[in-house]
Amino acid sequence: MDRPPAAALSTAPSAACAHCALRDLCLTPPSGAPPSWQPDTLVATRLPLRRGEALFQQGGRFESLYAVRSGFFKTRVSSPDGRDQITGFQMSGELLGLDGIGDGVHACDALALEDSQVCVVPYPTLERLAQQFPDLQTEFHRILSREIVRHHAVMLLLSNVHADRRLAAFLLNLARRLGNRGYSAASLVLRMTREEIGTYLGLKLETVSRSFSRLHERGVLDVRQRQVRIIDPSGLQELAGDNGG
Amino acid sequence: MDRPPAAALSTAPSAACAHCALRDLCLTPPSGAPPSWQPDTLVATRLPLRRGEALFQQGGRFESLYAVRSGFFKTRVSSPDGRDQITGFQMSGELLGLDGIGDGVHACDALALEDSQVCVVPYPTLERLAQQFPDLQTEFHRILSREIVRHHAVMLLLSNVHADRRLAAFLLNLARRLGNRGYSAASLVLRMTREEIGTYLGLKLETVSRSFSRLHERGVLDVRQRQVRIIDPSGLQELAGDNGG
DNA sequence: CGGATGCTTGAGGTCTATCAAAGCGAGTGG
DNA sequence: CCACTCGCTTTGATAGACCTCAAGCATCCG
Repeated sequence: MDRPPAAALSTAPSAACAHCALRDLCLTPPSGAPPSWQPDTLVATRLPLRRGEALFQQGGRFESLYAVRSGFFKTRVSSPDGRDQITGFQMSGELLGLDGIGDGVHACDALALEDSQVCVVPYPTLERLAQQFPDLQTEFHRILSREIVRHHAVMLLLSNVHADRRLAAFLLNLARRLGNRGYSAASLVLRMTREEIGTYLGLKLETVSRSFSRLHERGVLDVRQRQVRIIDPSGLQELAGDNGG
Repeated sequence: MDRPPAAALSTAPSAACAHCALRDLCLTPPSGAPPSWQPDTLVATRLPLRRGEALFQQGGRFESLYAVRSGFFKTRVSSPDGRDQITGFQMSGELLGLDGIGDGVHACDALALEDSQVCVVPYPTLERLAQQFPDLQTEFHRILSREIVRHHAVMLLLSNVHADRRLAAFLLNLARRLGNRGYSAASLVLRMTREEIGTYLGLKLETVSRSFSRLHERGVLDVRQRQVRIIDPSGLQELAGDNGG
């Protein structure tokens, strides 16, 4: 570690940046920015995490926002009576930590579902730069607002009465996000267990498993454990009630 | 209407402002603000709405944020297949319109459940002032983040398997918010129908009604149509799984 | 190879949705 | 003032969906 972190970051923006939620914050120099503007103006460092490791924990002090650079995360809130609720799955290019801004304390856990890497954006830095550059401020507000809208879609998902509809909508959402990032939208490898999917969708793991089997029987999916291939996307969409989320 | 709107606003901050989400934005002059700082620097005007009227609609152009000054609202998203999902109920002091910042277009409908009045905060004004005053910017980010955290609590609510738990958690949440605003937290008048509660909680209206009856039989509630009196708050809390939301 | 973890499938019980009917309550018009 | 209407709520019976408990299978890893 002879060279400073900044040197490690000053490499050309990687493919991972191309579809990042922070792209416009990170790569696009705001109007009025000095020519020396670099992505590492925002991203202080990158942080590797091992599968199962916590990026932050409920109640922990909020200091930074995180953009998933590679890997896969889940966020989780625990209620006082011990039940857990998974509030989201985050893949590369998506954000973690926005929940902490409100009270300076994280409102959920963030756990790596596989070996992962995140870009660390110290929040004081972001606030300072947002103050300095109006474009950056505007873009940051948009990001926060989109997170709110995203939750509306999740509520619509959870309001689906039937397990098959919930699962279909969930898979379509996952496939769409993977497709956006250049991966195949038809053939995907689940990074989470049946139980985690169930906790997210408000179903028991057995129900999730049965629902997978039913979707397979109807001929819209091929399922082999965590290997899922979408055979009939429009059929799946019809099942989901067309709300891709 | 001889006098200009600004004059109407320059009255001393009313009781409604005391518990408003925008309180710190609206009433507290940010550091560096001129002594002439007034609440109406942010609030351009106030808008009255009749019961059933829409404050804004899904797909409509986003221009302002709104703080509920009096009355009661619901926000609703419609899925392509015609199902509706109520994403929240907003009472005095709570915010509407944050969903529109992301793409400049509202992502949900906002409907008045009774005759209401809102404070209109033009968004360009807010962005300009946030640019000018760091305190105000910080506070606005907190408000956005808290909205995200609030949605986590709703997901926890929807993940409750049993109808009674969902309803209990819903009522406790409502009572707490009313209590925060100085109203009685024990005796409340519902402003929404059983069907609207059901759409919010992911239940059918008959199930909501039966659940009310069961809570009554257990002796934790008195229910007479929309008049609800909480007899045993701790019993209700126990039923809800202690997640007040 | 053996254990651990996760997945699938089965049977039975419980809860919710659905369909149906009757009971309030507020507002209207005679 | 009363009867009427309309929207909302309550309650009942039935069917269907999900949860629970339980057993067996697959996969991964030391």
